[in-house]
Amino acid sequence: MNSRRPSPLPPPKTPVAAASPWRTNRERLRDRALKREAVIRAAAREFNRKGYHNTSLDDIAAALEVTKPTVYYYVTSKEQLLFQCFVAGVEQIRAAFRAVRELSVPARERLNAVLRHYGEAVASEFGWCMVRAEEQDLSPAMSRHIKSLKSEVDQGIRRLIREGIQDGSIEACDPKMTAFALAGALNWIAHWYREDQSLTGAQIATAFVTVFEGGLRPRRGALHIDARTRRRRARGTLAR
Amino acid sequence: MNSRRPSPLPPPKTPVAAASPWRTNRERLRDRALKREAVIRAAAREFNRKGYHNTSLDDIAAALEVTKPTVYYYVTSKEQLLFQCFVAGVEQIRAAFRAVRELSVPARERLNAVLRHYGEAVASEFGWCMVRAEEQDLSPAMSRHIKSLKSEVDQGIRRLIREGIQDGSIEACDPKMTAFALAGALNWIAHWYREDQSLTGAQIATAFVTVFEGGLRPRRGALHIDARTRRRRARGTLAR
DNA sequence: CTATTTCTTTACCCACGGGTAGGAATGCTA
DNA sequence: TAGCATTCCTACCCGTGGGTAAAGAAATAG
Repeated sequence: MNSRRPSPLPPPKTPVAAASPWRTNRERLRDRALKREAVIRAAAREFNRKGYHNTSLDDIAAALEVTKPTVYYYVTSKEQLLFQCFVAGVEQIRAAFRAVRELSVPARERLNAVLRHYGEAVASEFGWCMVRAEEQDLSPAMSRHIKSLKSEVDQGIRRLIREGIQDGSIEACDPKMTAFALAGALNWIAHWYREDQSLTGAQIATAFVTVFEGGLRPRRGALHIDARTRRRRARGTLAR
Repeated sequence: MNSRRPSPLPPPKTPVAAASPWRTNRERLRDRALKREAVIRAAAREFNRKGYHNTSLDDIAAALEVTKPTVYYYVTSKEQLLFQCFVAGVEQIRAAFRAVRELSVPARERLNAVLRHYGEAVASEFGWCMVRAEEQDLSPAMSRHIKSLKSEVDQGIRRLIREGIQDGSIEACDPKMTAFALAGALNWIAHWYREDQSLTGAQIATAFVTVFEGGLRPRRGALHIDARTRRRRARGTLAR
């Protein structure tokens, strides 16, 4: 079905998804920028559900109860659509960096704040697009642009780690690898969050930061069990 | 160019990529299974470079210096190709679980061993396919199969974490979220490893395990700096 | 009330790529 | 040497989907 439809428009059966300013709120939301934004959001949602390559522009148009050329009226190409979604997502993270720059707390706390926002951004509607926008799907120019934004975020995290090591709030470590580990864990949220929304983005982010901070190795003061039990359990004879 | 080529086969200009058993080693590698395997590997490499959707079967065939129908002689569909790559990758991880089951060491050490193998698998030639094989690109049947394999790995990690908490080798934590964080960090390696191969898979895995174990918060006995410096640095007045 | 701009549609183009039909080599068997 | 099986190729099919031309509807201007 290539942007075709039975001539008489199907009556808007359900009261429309509220994100579609066309047939509803016709008077107020006439503004062009708003419509464009709605297109981007609809694209994000569809990419989210079916992936970039499995989403056709007809799908996006259908989600907005519009036809394909209308989408093209607000956007020049599919790749631009993906790009805009990416930017919308990454902008949230950049904002987190800006906000944190003002705080006069140890770098680890600033890092934690950034990571929390990072996690929430990945769990947001643009998370998938932000995380999965691949250079391979984009023109060289946009690919470069995305790469530089990604790199900016990466460098920001590394910087906070270095500062944390300097001011003593972060254990000495390799900033590059550590940044990769942190960002990777958070990015991956986008992969499972759709399937498992039992927690909010903020809750996940908090849980992750807790893991990052403490690590797996038990800290002193943790509960102790007697040596015999521990040895037995370590053998793997633990009941299932 | 749809599997077409100038009639006289272009002379094999370069001495062939060694992974293509067709024109070289004609006698020995005549075995069918080997050829099929070569097809899978070639597919993995191409998916790696350009992504699943941006790789055509003509591309894969070309990489093997063969034509498309030949590929179809060894494989029934593109999605099966992806599926096989996935299985090849995940099998390495399952093997790690099996190997570790015999060890009588604390669960944290067993977990670390698994994570190290996990990381190496992700950095291997099948890593990308394993990590990025999405249900959306596959038939329902294969999608289910992949999901169950993924879930098996996930549950395996959670189990080791629970056991570690039990035997005291792992700090108390939420096994589910912790498993997500660990697996996410490792999975993400597939995204940047192609671009940055400055470390081997084993080195990366080791570095990551170090981060996971210790966490960011400085442990007692770490180096201390005097309180004044720390406060000053924490202000963000640190020279860049 | 006409003219012009803005927005949306119908109807179409066509490259790409997954997949196949059928035949030609090649080799193996008798 | 005929006959059968395996392997690979040439040539093709056709659905999908990104993208466009051009005309119609709706709003705005003059």
